[in-house]
Amino acid sequence: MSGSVETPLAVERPTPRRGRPRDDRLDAAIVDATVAEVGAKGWSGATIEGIAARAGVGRGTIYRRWPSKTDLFQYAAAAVTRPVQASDSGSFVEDLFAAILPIADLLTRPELAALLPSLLAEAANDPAIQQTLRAFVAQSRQQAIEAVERARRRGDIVQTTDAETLVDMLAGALVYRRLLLGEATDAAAVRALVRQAVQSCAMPTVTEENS
Amino acid sequence: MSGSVETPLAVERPTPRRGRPRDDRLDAAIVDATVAEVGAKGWSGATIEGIAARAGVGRGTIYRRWPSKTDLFQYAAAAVTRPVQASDSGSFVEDLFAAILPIADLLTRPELAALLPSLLAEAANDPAIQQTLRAFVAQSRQQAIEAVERARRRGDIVQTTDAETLVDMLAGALVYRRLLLGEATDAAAVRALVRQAVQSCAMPTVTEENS
Amino acid sequence: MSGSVETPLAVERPTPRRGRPRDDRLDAAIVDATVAEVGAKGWSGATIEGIAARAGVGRGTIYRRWPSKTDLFQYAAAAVTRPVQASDSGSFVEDLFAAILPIADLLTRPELAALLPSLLAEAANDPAIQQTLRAFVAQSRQQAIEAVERARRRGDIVQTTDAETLVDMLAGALVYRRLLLGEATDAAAVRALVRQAVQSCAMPTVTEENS
Amino acid sequence: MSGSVETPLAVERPTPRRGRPRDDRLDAAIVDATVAEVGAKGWSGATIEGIAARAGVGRGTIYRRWPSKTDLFQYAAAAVTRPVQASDSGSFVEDLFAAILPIADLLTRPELAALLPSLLAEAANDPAIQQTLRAFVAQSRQQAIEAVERARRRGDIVQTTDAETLVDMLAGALVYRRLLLGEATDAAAVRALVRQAVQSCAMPTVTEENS
DNA sequence: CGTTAACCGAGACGGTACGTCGTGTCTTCAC
DNA sequence: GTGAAGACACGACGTACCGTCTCGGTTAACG
Repeated sequence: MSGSVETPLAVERPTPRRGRPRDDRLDAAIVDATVAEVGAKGWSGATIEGIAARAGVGRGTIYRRWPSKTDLFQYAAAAVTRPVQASDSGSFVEDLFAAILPIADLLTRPELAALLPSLLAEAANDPAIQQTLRAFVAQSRQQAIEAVERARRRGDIVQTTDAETLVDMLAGALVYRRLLLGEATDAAAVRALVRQAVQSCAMPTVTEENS
Repeated sequence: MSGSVETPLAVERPTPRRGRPRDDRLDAAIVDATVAEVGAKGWSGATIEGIAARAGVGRGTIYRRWPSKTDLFQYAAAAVTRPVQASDSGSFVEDLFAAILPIADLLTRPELAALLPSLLAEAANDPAIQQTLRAFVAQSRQQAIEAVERARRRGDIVQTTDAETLVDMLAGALVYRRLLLGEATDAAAVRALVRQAVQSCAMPTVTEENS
Repeated sequence: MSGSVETPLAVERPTPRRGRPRDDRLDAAIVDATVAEVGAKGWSGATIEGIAARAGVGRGTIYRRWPSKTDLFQYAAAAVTRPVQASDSGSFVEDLFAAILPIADLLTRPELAALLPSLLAEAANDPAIQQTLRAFVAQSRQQAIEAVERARRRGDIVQTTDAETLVDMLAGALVYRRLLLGEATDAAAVRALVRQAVQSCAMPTVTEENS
Repeated sequence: MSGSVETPLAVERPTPRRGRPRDDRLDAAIVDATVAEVGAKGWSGATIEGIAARAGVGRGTIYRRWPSKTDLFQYAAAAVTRPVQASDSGSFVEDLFAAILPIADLLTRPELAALLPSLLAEAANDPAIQQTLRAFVAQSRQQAIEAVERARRRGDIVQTTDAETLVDMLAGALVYRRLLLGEATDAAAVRALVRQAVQSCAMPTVTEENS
């Protein structure tokens, strides 16, 4: 379980003064086991018993931390969809690449890619999971949009460019290839994708140089 | 039950001369009920009992046709992801629009859009469902790619355009908005999307006229 | 199917003028198959499908004759518990023996003995079956009682003898040995049983001769 | 739950230290409910769901203790057919009466009498149930036989008396009346029955006194 | 001799019980 | 109080049976 996920506190517990303290390492172990189990068997195929066995804990230990299977999943999903930091290198292509890369990363890292289909499915019927997913997506999307806006203000691209549409096409291509075509997109392919997309909005001179 | 789905034969039964024949209307009713139930409650939330009640049949009638809940879902998924016919209007934008529209349609029609998240989730763990999904996606994608290729041969767009990437961005934007942002994309928005994407590959003069 | 049971008409059918007539041989085949199936697997273990297969008929052919599994069983039970004719040889012991023998026979004939436990069990919860059973038992019991009464009127036995109790003890011993001890009682044993029972009511001189 | 049945351990569980212990009161509640349900509806009419509801437990709690409906019934049958202790009052008639009474009791106590027909039916097809039944019957029968043998050794009855036959007639009369005639036999009737039977073996002087 | 109608085998159909298994709660002992 | 273990109520799954129905095909009696 090397790629252990950094976990915030599962449940608010103000100051547990008396008795045996809770073993915080188990939180991470459970979340890791959840990601692995759901990735391997899907959400409906995964069982609490299986997650507990994978984490080496009892079922009660899981229920003490999260009220239900859904809550555990939601928490695990939030743990793997961690915010990404924006960058501003001055180069439009580099900025856009840096903004899109985290999305590609989410779709590429094995444990996350495995979780995503179940995450989408549950989000469709569970408002809490939907909210978790939306928050992450909106955050990464907003960073990419701002990178495009900065470029437009700098005059790197034509003024008619719709930043939202551009970003949706880029991120969408990644999602589409991953979920519907079953193909991974590595960093080089992401760069090629960004370059092609930039044609649609780059200034004429830049376009000629690229061709 | 107006939007009834056209159903191929559920199970290969060459010509069962003896005994009471199966009621083919029940096949359609069960598939419709499955799509509705899974759309409403998700795959894990749906129950065979609920599907049977919705279709007005007994549980045994479902199990006689499909060995398990998973098989039923696979079949229902295949029934809703029916091939679409290509078009060749001569206008590049129109062709591309026509090629992309079925994908948008899949994401927009209520019963299918509701099914898609569960379909993706199950596809990740069930090779048969995955195959069903991939076949449909590859077919619609291929039609769109061919529309772009025709345009390139006619000289409507620059020769360096990568048809696959262009189509993936268009279809991807639709999927991304639907699944991750939770937004529907109507026909007008699809047209706007296509127009913006075309900027990346249109011949210079055309580009100026559009701007 | 050698020991075929003589079957009265299963269902009253006044005068079926038109159409293919019912095959009466199937009635007997079905009843025989029922007795065999219930004897082999018990009432709850037997299935209509199994009975139909054993009789070489379709399930519908059974349901056309008897409305339910219970009705079929009741009919089969009535068919095997056929009335017995009384005898009056003049000798008390012989008369009593002749009156008891049918009861022993019922408990000894393989197909009937196998049916009896299920018959008793169903009789406890089904008034119709109970009535069938009671009628047969009462008939054979009455014949034995009358044999005893004749002997008393002739002065063969003491006047204080309670005929009912005597008969119940004789028949009861047979039932007890068969059902609770699992032992068969052959004709010789029945004769020994009758002889011992007669001691309780025979005239003193007879008793001394026997001892 | 007044007439609660004293239950031995349902399944051999040496000393399960870990985990929540089984609630032994539920064993008794389930057995009681089984006896009641089977008595009311017969074996085939009774359902696990109904037994569980009557006992106020979930179905799983029943299946955790007994692998199948048949096993539960076998266990319940063993629980109600509990050994009886012998008596030796010195009076032959009293001893015999005391030895026969438990058999009459089994046939008279409502919950047991209701169970008996199903018990007999299942015993015919299930060796384990048959063994349970046979053991109980043989035990009570042996006690009665020994009471007769003691009387013969004391000289209370004629030496030619066959103890087994005498007992079989007494017990058989009770069973016959109950199962085949549907009549209950109360204590007074049992006493009358014993007295009449004793005529067959009592010493002449005693016989004259009784008449 | 052709119509007609009931029969027969086969099997689909709605319904229901069985026995298994997973969820979420609880209760025990050990630490 | 925490943790492992497992009992508990509840409910879904997939199987099997019941009693009803609907097919194609057969078989007598009627016209």
